[in-house]
Amino acid sequence: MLSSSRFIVAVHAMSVLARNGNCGPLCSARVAASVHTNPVVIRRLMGELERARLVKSVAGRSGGFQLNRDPADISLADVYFAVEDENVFRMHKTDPSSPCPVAAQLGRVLTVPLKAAECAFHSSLAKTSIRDVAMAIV
Amino acid sequence: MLSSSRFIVAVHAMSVLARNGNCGPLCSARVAASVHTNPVVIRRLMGELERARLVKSVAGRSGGFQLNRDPADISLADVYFAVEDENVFRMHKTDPSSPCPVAAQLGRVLTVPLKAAECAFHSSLAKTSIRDVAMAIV
DNA sequence: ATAATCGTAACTCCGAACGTTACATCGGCA
DNA sequence: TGCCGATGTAACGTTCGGAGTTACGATTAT
Repeated sequence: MLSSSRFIVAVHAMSVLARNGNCGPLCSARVAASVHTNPVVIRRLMGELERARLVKSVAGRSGGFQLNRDPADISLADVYFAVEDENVFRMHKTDPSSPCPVAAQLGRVLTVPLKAAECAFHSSLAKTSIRDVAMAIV
Repeated sequence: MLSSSRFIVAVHAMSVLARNGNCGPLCSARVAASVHTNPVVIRRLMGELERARLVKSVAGRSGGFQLNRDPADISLADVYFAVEDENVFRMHKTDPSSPCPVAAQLGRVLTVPLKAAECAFHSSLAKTSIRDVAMAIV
């Protein structure tokens, strides 16, 4: 499902914020240094995480980012669906008016099993929280 | 996980072969017409499916492809892992020697939950067979 | 006021997938 | 036996999305 490393980067950033605790916001440059990437990349990712209410940004001098919830209440599934495409499978362009019944109906037929696989995936990721991840790091 | 439409295309092609039954091999041009793509793309994909023993190719005149097993014994999981990257998650390049403990240890910490999610995904896809798909098409 | 920080646009770079052409090879069939 | 339709695969161009980078306006603590 993953077409990018955004999920891993997001989990990394969230873990850094979790370990920072309540010591005020952490700026994008700090997070970027740990992730080994560019501050703008972090800010863009944080924008998506903020839209999902997982983090909060503080503007202005000595601003930055902090978690918007208890780390124990943020699951890997929350992070995944905040930064990755909601549809796990990339469908091939179908032609419902195709003379071939397979081409015309495959999309409909696959809907249920693919949705089920996506749900199973989601449920499994939901079992681990950012707190679990942050706590497992020495 | 999915970075391409190869999985859907592969399921499409396998369904076409399943519905063709034992009427001899089906050539790549026929399959490509249904999938609405190029014969070479189909042959490349069939190469991967053949390596996974899911299909059989017949060379020479009047050659083509046919299923190598009972469609009921080929699951969507079989097809998925035959044509997609085995590792569902794309890891960000980690630096085990990083001074930041998160950067140094995240890969290790995430191994178990990510593997679990991949397994859940696999198990769910394994519940549907190519026969199920082919039979659901009028 | 100053300086640090976010938010975001604009651009380049890179890699993967796809489509296409070309051609060597194989093997049933007339 | 020779031909023709098929696979297998290399090579190439195009397209697309993600990542990285620079730049700059807006915001706010000091």
